[in-house]
Amino acid sequence: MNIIRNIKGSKDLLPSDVCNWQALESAIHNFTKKFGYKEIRTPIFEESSLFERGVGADTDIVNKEMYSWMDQGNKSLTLRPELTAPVVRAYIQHELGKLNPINKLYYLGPLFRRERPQKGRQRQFHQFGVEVFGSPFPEQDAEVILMAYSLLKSLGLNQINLEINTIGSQDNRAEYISILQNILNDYRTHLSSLDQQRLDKNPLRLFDSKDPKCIELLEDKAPTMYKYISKDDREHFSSVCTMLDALSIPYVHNERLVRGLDYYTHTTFEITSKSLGSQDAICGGGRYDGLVEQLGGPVTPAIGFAAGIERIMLALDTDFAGESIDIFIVAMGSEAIQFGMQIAQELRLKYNLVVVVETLQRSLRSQMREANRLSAKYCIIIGQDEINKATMMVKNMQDGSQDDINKSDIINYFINK
RNA sequence: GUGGCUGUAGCUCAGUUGGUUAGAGCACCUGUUUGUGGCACAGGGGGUCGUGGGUUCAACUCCCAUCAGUCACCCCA
Repeated sequence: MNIIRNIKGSKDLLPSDVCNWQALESAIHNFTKKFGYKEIRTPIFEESSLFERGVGADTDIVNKEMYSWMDQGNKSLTLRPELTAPVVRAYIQHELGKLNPINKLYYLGPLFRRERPQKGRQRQFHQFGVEVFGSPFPEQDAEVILMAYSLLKSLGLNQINLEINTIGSQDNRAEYISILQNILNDYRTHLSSLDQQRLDKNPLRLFDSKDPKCIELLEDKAPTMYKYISKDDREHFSSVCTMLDALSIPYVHNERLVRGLDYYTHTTFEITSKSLGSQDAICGGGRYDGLVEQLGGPVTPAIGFAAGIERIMLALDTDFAGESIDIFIVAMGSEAIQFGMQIAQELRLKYNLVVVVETLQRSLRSQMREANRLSAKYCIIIGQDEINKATMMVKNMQDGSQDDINKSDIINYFINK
């Protein structure tokens, strides 16, 4: 009989992985707390139309990567492929904008996209991200970029690069795209078939092309987006840069940086890591001033980013120390185990200690090995001798010393341990 | 969806031009120590060699298919 395996592109996190994840998660929670950001948790599934309207019906995410199905009520549902649209939905639905002029939120959770797995890419993966609603000002852009950059730095990621750009308003962009298409259409035959498709479907993506001919053509013929950005937007962007300089955040202005999702406007940024392979983007974000309105909410400026937890984990490549235990209770015989469990429970409740009791009825020697394997600080040994004498043996596993303790004194023995 | 590479013990990997009983290290278990961990030594369990077919006297080894993993493309965190 075949065993059932996990779904392609999903992953089991075994206990040795989970201790790394918990360390990263608590680092994220602590970090965002210092900026006064509040966590938001939205459902794993949503109405499909949320993503069609929010992410963009032309994007690959919506077209071919969503896990969607009709439920019994004949409603199309989708496992969330990203979290900005759901957070915006919640922001609108609960009228958070009326509660507060500014909402600074963060999230952490699983997402689903049906892509071919590879390094740094899974079908179920996790993102941590930040969304801020209410501020149109460059200071807010700088704060969000500061958070993204300094969080990754504080985690110990050294080889990271921050690139920023502005892609202007939706109108600027539409104008620029049509100009770009007009110019490049004349050189259509110079492009690979893939890039020709991009030219028709999503011309900005040409700037991501890895084809040298395409790169050269864009260098020679294509004007950069920056020329078509309005004066106000340019001032906004240069204010962001000034703020980043003041905050000593190293960045590169990459005029070719475009974002994949439709909702981005104005400031965009991306953080990459060299130690990652082909999928080198660890964090991506930007402003999306039109999205709240587009999803039926009030006109609201907003900015955010998302960072891939698995990619951070890959780039970190360090093991956080596993947790050791305080006391292992070595018990021989059922009377001893019963008593050991009572003691263990008292120690847990009274001193908040981590206490593990033998439940496998192993030999003393095996139990001691187990205690060592678990890095126990102490063993409490209860055998027939101890039961007869109404005592128990406490062994300090670091120095090997042993004490005979009266049954009634055992709890007090650990008062300062 | 397309292409490259890889599937041998729980893990990391050896396995000769096809040759009879498939190995090592780590991990696990037992013992040396009849009630004491780490170190050392001795022993032990664990594999339908991913799966199915084919070639052959003989397949872990060669061929085909399939599944899985992985890397890359597309796209994205």
